[in-house]
Amino acid sequence: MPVAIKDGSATGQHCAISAVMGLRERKKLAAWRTIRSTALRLIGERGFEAVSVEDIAAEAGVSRTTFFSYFASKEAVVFDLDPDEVRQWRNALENCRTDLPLWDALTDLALTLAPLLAERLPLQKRLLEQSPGLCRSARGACDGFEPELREWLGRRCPDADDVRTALVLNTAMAAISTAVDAWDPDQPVERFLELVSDCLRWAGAGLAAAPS
Amino acid sequence: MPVAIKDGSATGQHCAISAVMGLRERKKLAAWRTIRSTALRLIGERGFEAVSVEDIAAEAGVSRTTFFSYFASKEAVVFDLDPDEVRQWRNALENCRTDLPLWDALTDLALTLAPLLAERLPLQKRLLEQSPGLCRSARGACDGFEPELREWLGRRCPDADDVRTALVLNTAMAAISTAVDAWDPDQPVERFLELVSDCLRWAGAGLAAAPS
DNA sequence: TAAGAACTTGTACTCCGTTCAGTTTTAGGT
DNA sequence: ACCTAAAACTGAACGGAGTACAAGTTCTTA
Repeated sequence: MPVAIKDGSATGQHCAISAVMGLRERKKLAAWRTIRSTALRLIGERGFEAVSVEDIAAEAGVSRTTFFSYFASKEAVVFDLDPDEVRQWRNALENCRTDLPLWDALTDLALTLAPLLAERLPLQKRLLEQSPGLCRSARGACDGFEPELREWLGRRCPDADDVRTALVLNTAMAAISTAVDAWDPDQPVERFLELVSDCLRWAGAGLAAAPS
Repeated sequence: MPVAIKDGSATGQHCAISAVMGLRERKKLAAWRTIRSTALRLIGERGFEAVSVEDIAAEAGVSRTTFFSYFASKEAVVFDLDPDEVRQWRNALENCRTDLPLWDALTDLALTLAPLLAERLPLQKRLLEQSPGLCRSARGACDGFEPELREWLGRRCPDADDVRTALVLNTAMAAISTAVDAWDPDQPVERFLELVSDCLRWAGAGLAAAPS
């Protein structure tokens, strides 16, 4: 099992793992990032539907077949998480507060991950509104992580009532989703945190006792 | 604007509108239903991905082009609502309780529409689990109706705080979704109503004050 | 019943996603 | 340093989704 180690490789940017990573994996990650950033650039310029997978592959210096060996679909290149990001999400999940009641633990988790989420939002929201075809895959940007969350939840409350547990998770996701929708990327990130916090607090307190 | 009138046409089945409908619209509706039921039959037999649009069109005695003039995509043929059903949804929306607070009105609405929803669920859930490619379009079966719901909500609370209103709607949808997931179509419909009711009540009361 | 609107059809096209056989690149033991 | 096996890349070909369009057919209405 590889261990996180600082790296000063020529690929630059982030990437904390590496020394134990071997040329093979290092190249693979580099290729992944090249393809993805090329894709985001082209799509950002021309719009999602106006860029074909071939365009992306060509511009990234790679074959169409290779593109599909890295990304399961054209949409995936927009929504898939960088391995580094995945590590961060996993970390947050593992270091999660176990002393708090479920809802508060989820809130804490959400606030921890919100800044990370906020980084992806401006681009994704821009793409979403200009390319209706993407609506389906989106659902926040955290949706891709829902399976892992669900598994974590199962580990945390193995004996809990299934329906009720699912409800807690779904409601929390709905709250976060609402905050995502409401946040304008031009506003500061603090505003986003505020929205996430508000939505989770309101939902946690109950929506029945509300104005109107 | 057409008015609902009983009909004894040869197309059989439901269909309450008609006398004021003219041959043109009547044929169109008949074609819609033929295509859709053919599609559901084939897909039910062979699975979603194993049936091509051409198969459906051929079996329904219609051209591929015509199929796409009725349904925007292959997925749409599974999830689109029959015009009759749309009328029922609209009716329920218009006759909605205005004397209750928002959350209770939504709960009432959900319980009114739940039986109608339950009719669609067995087939859709079966298709969903056997065809992973469909997950995206699904989101309950009510998702297709969300825009209208949202508009209704806007009419009802024009002055309300945007975020909070959106949160109420999203949370209610999450609760219903949870009930949909939890319900096994082998169970009686009453059980589904119970689940919807429970989920909405729990979410309405607040999830923070929960076990674990 | 004739003009015109609405609906249907076949054809041709682009693009997504998959398969596969053949080549190049890397890892690791000798 | 070299050889082999595994892994990654590539081009070609294919099937299906979805769109565009021109030509044909069927209903409406005046």
